[in-house]
Amino acid sequence: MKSESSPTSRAAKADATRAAILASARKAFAEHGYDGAGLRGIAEAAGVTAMMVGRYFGSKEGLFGEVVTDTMRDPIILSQGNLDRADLSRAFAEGLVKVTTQGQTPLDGFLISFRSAGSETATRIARERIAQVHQATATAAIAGDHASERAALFLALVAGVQMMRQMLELEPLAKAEPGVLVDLLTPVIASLIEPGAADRTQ
Amino acid sequence: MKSESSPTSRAAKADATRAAILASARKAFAEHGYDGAGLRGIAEAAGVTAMMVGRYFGSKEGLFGEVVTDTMRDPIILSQGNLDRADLSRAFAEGLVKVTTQGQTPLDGFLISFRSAGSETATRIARERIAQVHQATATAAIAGDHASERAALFLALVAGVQMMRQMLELEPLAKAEPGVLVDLLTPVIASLIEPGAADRTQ
DNA sequence: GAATTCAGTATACGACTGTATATCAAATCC
DNA sequence: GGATTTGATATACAGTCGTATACTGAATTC
Repeated sequence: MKSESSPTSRAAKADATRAAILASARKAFAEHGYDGAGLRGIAEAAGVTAMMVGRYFGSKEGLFGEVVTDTMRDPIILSQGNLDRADLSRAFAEGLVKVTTQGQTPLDGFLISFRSAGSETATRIARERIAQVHQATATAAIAGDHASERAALFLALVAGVQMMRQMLELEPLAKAEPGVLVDLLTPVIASLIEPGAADRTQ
Repeated sequence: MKSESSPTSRAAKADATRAAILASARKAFAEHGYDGAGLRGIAEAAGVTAMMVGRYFGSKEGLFGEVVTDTMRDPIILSQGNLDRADLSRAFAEGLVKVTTQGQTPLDGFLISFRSAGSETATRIARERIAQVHQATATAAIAGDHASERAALFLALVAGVQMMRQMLELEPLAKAEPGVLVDLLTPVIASLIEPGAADRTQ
């Protein structure tokens, strides 16, 4: 019945290995996409053999699903901005600029999904997860008419900025002054998430 | 010196084959991305052997570069909206909604690039082309302070909408009423491309 | 009409992919 | 302490990839 005896119990070692594979896979998928990342490379970076992926995650597809689920559990855009702030639009703008700042490997679920867009399997998995994020966004931050469409457009903006800044590294966006970007993004976001702002356009 | 003798001259046949490969590749890259599309499949769809790609384009990389260059020569978002219209923002919104309407395989260079984001080669090629589109956008449609950043954000919005509507097919965007989307997008675009609209936000 | 050019094919090579099978060895259990 | 579980490895398989080499046959040239 005792579950530990040696300094590193077998179960603990298994958990550590599983976590190492997950972390390695997250990085690999973010950098090379679903098709571009190989199981041998992922396993090697985790210090094990490729077959351990099969053991712990069933298949590459299963591994990817778990990675994406993991990275989207706490949508980065919603967690960074403080939802309680009065100037919600600016909070979102600051959060978006912050998480897309260069220098760190972008491990966000959105970007991992985008880099994997070549794979049909990966796209299907990403589709489900993003639909969940959309639901959360729509109910958490947006009221008024066409809330669903506006939440989706907000996510589209977030996705586009992430992609241009971190993936394609379009220079004026990647190297822009953060403050300038926040100032430019705030009214854009406001016209999407603030009820009434977009109603009188005709 | 005579250059034609048979009904289908050799040179004409070569041009036709080259064009067929290019069209087939464009479709394949748009559907499966750079890594996902195989030369054998591309060639077969063009009615020739895989080796013809090497003959006409040097390599898969060369083929992809030519496809992307071809699709971005006339940026779809700039060509659809009438740049002379007084309500430029609405024109852009209508153009964006129109080109991202479902039912047709999205052959736009942006989407081809996004689907190929897993490949480093493809990303590098796409980066150059998008930088050119950015230049064209900034000079053609945007004036005022931070024109370059605003043009980039505009492209980010376009990219995000394309991705969400056509690639991930996020339901509320993919199935939204076109008129509703145009109404929602118009003020968003306006706050990016109309000088002065985004200046007084602090 | 013979010689030559060249569009297009056939085949093969080496590398890499995801994963199934068989095996080893250390931690756990009784 | 012997039996058993199980984390991990080694090897192999069938497939696909991009592309290099050798070749065929029809259009072109002289």
